Order: sequence, then C-alpha cells, then structure tokens
Amino acid sequence: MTGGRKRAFDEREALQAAMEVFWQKGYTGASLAELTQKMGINKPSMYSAFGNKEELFVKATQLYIDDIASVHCGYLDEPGLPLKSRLKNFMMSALSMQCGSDHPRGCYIVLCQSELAGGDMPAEAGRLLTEAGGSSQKMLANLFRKDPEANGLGLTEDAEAKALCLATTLRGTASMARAGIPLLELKYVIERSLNAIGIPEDSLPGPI
Amino acid sequence: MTGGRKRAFDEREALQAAMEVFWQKGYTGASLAELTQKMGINKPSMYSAFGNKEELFVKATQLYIDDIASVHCGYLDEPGLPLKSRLKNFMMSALSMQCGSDHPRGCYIVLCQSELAGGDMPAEAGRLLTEAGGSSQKMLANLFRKDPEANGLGLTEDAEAKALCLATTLRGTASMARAGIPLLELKYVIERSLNAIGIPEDSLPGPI
DNA sequence: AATAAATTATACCGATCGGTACAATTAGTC
DNA sequence: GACTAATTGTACCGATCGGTATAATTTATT
Repeated sequence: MTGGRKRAFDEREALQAAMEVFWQKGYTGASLAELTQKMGINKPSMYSAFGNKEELFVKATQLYIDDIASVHCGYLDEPGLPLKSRLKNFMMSALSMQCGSDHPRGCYIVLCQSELAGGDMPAEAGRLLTEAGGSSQKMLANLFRKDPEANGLGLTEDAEAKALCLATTLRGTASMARAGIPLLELKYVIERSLNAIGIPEDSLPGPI
Repeated sequence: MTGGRKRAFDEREALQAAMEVFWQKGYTGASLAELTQKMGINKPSMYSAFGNKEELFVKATQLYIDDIASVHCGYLDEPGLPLKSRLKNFMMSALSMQCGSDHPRGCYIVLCQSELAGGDMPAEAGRLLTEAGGSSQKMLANLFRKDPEANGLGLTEDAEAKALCLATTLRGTASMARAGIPLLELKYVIERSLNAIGIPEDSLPGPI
C-alpha cells in the first residue's frame, strides 16, 4: 500500500450534488460543466472517481432510490399501523418530497424516465430508470395481495389495477409539484385518490 | 408584387413534423439537425420560415394546442350529453391521444413543462407552456362552477380542487403512457379518478 | 531526502450545438 | 431576355458538448 495525494472532496457529497443537478435538468440537460461546478470538483476528478457521465448518472440515480425514494416505501410496512394509515403516510411522504424546498421539485425518476422515451439515454441508465419507475406499483400491488388487512378493504381484487391508480396519482402530483402547484392543494388530490380505490377518509394521525 | 422562387415545402407539414420531434425529445433535446431533417428542409429554409428555434417551438406548441389538445376540451361542451358522459369522453379522449401509436406517447405539454423547471427554456416558450399546462384545470373548474348539472353531482363545491384531481390524473396517465403502460390499464385509472370526485360508474356510450 | 502513487489544475481534443454568409437556383415582372 | 426577389444547398461561424493528455502538486513508503 503506497501512498498518494488524498482526495480533497467527499465522494458522497459530490454525488449528492450531482443528483440534484440531474434532478433539476435531467440526464442530457445536465452538462459536465454544471455538474462538476456544483460538485465542487473538476472534470478529471469526476472521471477518476465516477467513470463517465453515464456511470455518474447511474450512481446518482441509485443514491436517489436508496436515500430518498425508499424512505416512502418504508411507511408501507411500518408495524402497528392500520393499512390505510400506512398507505396515506406513504403517499404523503412522497408528496412532501415532491414539494420539498431544499431540492428541485417533482420526482427524479419521473423526470428522467420521461427523457428515456426520447431515445438519447444510455442503455444501463435506461434499464435502471425503467425498473425504478415501476417499483412503487409493484410494491403496492404486492401489499394489496398479501397484507392481512387488504382483503377487508377490498384491495385484494384488482390489486394491480388499484396499485396503478396510486402510482399514477403520484406521477401526476410529481408533474404538478414541478409546475409549482402547492402541497396543500395536492394533498386533497392524494386523499381523493385513496378514496377512489376504497380507502375511506378518517382522522387518523400521521407523521407527515 | 414581384416574384421569387416558390417554397418547395408545405409550412404546415413542416411544422407538424417539428411538433413531433419536440414531442419526443423536448425543447433542448431536439437538435436543429434532427428537426430540419424530419421537416424535410434545411436550416436556412427553417430560419426564413419560422425565425429561430424558440419561435419554431412556440409555433409547434401552438399547433399542438390548437390541433391536438383542444379536441379533448370540445367534448366538455358537447350538446345533448349528460355532464358525466362529457367528462368521461374528455378524459378518454386525452388518454387515447397519450397512448396513440402514430406519434410519441405521453403529452407534449407535460413533457416540455417539466423541462421548464430546469431553467434552460426561453422566456416566451415558458409562458406559453405554463398557460397551456394550467388550462385544463381551469376549464374543468369553470365547468364545475357553471354547468347546470354540476350542482346535482356535487361538483360545485370544491370545484377547483376536484378539477385539480382530474388534471392531475391526466398528468399521471401521460407519464405512465410515456413509460409504456397500455391504454387498457390506464382506462381503469381514469374511471376510478372520476369516481373519486363523485362521478358514478355507468354504461353510457361514449365515442372513444 | 528520494521515490512512487494518487489527485489536482490547465489546456486541449474532435464532435455537435444554434445560427448565418454566400452563391446557385427558381420564379414573377418589365 | 433582363432584372429583381425569394428560396435553396453548401459551407462555415464561435460556443459548448463529453472526454482526455499532460504536468504540477500532495501524500505515504523506503
């Protein structure tokens, strides 16, 4: 183990900065000049640490999935809460992120996956986006099929379709949030979309 | 009136081709090389006929609004049909376009407005997208406030919020359609979203 | 102190970006 | 046919794109 000059930047902080640039501009819209500037490093440092633009994007996307998006899914399995509360917490957690003020509005995955259809996205990045884009519906459908409370709420039949309803609502709110619609107005949309698949309104407390 | 060489291309056809490129790639993602190639003309012809890339985009966007999007709104005022049928026809008309196979999937406005938040969009193009992006909610809210049948369906109260529900659903289906979800699955989402604001299911015929 | 390995900063690469100058071509008017 | 006006094709402009070669700087080991 022979030495060498130490890295003057934190890899995770740099990746987080890159994630926010992609979140705001998308893949092709994010230039290396802006990326490296916001990351606080120069291009050779980026290339030695992350490979190239595509690999940087894949790692930034994975960071978004692991550190941001997966938090919402955690609410779905929170022990001790009725299913309808878990569902509302999940939806409101996602919505709160979409409307957050310390990062770009909307959803990273929704934004970048819409770019994917343009055809100018590298292959591996596209696969990751496609998989991530479908994961929330999959998780919800699995919950509707397996959760002990699901049958009582009528969610077991047409589980896939009802999961698609909620996933579609979240894509809609992501687009609306990006367009500037405030959280309070979108909260109403979330509540109605839960009603639409048979979840009644109630006044249960939620952590959001 | 002195003569000159005649234009060898049809301005409307060229603009329609440009619209489809923007529909697939967005504003910054659409290069002049691809635009002029799909339009069947070369760059000087484009610049003399349309001005520059931004003006071309504005005109293409206006063409989309006038020739594609406004068709759906026409269903809202179709005489002789009950309000709930008009609403369903409106929603299904939009969805059918989002899933159409002779043009890019999704919604031109939703795609390009998501680019707007990135900050690399010219000013006038941004204003047009913002206005167009909010028009469907405005039309629906106005309908819910004014239509004679609206009060009987309970749509007069919270008219703005319920209009936002439907507009958000259409943004969600636009994103899902672009990701490849088939029309049949999204039709279920539309029906549920209508239920969510108090429109009951029925078997009324619709032209879609 | 000398050496080797890693990171840094700068300057550059070919390709493509939006946009244009210029000359050849095609038309109507006289 | 001569003249003028408009469109066409080609070739080019400076700027920026993603990516890299090179050399200076910083560290650990000997």
